[in-house]
Amino acid sequence: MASKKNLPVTSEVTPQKKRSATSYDVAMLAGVSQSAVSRCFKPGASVSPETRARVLKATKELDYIPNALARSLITRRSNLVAVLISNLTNLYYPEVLSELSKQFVSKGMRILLFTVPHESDIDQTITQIWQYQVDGVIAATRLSLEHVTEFERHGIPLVLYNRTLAEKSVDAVVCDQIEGARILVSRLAAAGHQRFAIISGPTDSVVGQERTRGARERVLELGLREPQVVMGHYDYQSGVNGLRQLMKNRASAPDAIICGNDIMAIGCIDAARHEFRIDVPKMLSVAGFDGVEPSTWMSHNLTTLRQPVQKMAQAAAEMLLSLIDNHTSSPEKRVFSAQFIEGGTSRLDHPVPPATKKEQK
Amino acid sequence: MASKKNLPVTSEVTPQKKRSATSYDVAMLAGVSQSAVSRCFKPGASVSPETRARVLKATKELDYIPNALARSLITRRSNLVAVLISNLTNLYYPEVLSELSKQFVSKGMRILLFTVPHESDIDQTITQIWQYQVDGVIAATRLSLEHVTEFERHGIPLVLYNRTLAEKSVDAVVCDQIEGARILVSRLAAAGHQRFAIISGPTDSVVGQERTRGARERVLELGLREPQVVMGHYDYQSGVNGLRQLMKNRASAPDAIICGNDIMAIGCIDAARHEFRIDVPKMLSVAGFDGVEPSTWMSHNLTTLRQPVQKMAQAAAEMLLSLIDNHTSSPEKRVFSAQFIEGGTSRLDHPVPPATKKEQK
DNA sequence: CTGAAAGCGCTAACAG
DNA sequence: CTGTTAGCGCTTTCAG
Repeated sequence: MASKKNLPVTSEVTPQKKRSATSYDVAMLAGVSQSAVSRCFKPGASVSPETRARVLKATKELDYIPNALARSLITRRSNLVAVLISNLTNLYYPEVLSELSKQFVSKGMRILLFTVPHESDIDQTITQIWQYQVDGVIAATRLSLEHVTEFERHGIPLVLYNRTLAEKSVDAVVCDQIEGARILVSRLAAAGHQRFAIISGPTDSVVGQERTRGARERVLELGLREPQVVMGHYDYQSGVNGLRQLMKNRASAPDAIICGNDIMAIGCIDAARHEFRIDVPKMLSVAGFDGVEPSTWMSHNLTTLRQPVQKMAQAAAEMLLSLIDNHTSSPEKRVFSAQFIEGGTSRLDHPVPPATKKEQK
Repeated sequence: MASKKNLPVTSEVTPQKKRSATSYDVAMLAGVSQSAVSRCFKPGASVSPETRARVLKATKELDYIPNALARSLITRRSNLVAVLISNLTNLYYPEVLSELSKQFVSKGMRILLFTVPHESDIDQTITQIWQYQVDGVIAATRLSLEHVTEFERHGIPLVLYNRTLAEKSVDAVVCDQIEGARILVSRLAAAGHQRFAIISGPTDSVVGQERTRGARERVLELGLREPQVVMGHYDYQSGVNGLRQLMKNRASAPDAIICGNDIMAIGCIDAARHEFRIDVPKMLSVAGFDGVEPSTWMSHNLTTLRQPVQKMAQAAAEMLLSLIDNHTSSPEKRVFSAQFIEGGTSRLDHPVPPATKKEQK
């Protein structure tokens, strides 16, 4: 019987040339069948100790590593999850990504990263996802109904991170932005603030819209002046510009500014202090959302609503994995509450009686 | 001739059940051979317009997407690159990752993300890399000689990001930390600073060590006092603690502190201002490294050495791709210079004559 | 417990 | 330009 092939048989004349060893080579060397080798790498398989020993020895010798791609082809499990993230420079996302990575790695899955530069690029990005046969997807980007249904059609489990769909129930983990915004306004109002303003996130950010809406509604509920809203883009400069705009008319200047995220709040505070010489929080209260690391720095010590990123990421990973394992599909939404962080950029106690003017302590 | 198989032939009784269409199904429906379908998805292939049209039609109808995994199996190109990153919370890395992602996506490659929680976990992380048959690796983590040679043995192109190996020349893109540190010290010394101190990065960070070494050597070269060095871990708190330690002995307190990165510098400044009531930069100059976004904020406006992250990431991606395409292996190291940012946390002009004491302006 | 055989979905010669 | 024919490296029945 002629040998199956006339391969190089990993001769030692080619020390560092490519073409790594296959299970076949290992089988050859170990004098067992190729399927025996395969079994040695499958957790619950039944292999005799001696066979296993021989295989392991050959494996060492040939530097054999199973080819995950080939395996995926037949098992229909790639152990790959796609993570869709819009903007890693958003400071909030790296934390999420890091946490997700940790979670998935501990479950033996790898992350295929998809950063979406512009919302318009998302379509082709999504096509890429199919190609790689990922087992599931975590999306922290804006997704349209079409996109979501497409995932469904392809039978790919999907969990949205901090996003939901108005038109359809989807698996998602979110943080209750409205609740957070309402708490924030309530606390500020209780401390006597009367003239609210909002530096909002961009219109295409659902999270941002919710924060703005929640805050605005609560302000109105409390019978206070309609808050002035200026739009930002979640970046530092937006906070700076936002304040400038709000300060154009000094007469109606706000005494409390709610910003769509921490970074804008920081920009706003910096502009207030360095450009307008406004004392925060004495003359002006500023608050943000997210609780990113810089918000905790002494220089800012921001009043904010911290999102439980770790818990949320963990929940997202859990949900996705359970979806992957048992394709049960009754969408679940897990809602977390943000944690109110008092910080030091808002006056929260000692409401000053509006009628009286007291300056001394 | 009996038909090749008795497949479900994508009957319409299973609307959203799994098992997506294969090139075979498409071929069937289009009435062409399976290889014809394959050709339609290969850029430079020769297919008649009508064949292509029929295939495309069938493709649409069946929602066909080529399986990248199966393709990789035979082409030996996965179009996957592994990116190894230690610590996404380092603020500097998200920027790098984002840039790398942009670069690779534009070249049709996807990023498989490997975050390494602890240095000890790196071994198994690396094994994972082999399994996925990545075309190349970008490592922004500490790698031992063994690891690097292992990559070489497996014939996987590797580019180090901001790292090199003492024992061996490797493809790498780095930023000249020593040069940067020397410039920094020179500028500070020229402005009359005499008592330098360093809050260094962790000992296992080569970059950190170089920054410290470069600074220290230059200080000594200039005939100044041996700088006190305290160790940090690249985080905010390390900057705070660092300053506390340096202030223990007020008599020999430094007048210039060089921090291993921006975040520690910010911590240091915040501690100086808020805890010690030290005026930065009037009484104390503080500088950092990296030029991360928060360093540009008005509240800090840090004196720092900005790394050209974009250029570096671009270079790294380029190098890796060229390594992947033509396995030429004469290691190249691309060294970039950091850009000195004056900022406002260091006194850089008006050197105060050391003998005289003047306080008024 | 083990080997043989049949593919997973795709690409790549090779004849027509 | 097109179909046929081999596999890529692995898992998985199915008989022994």
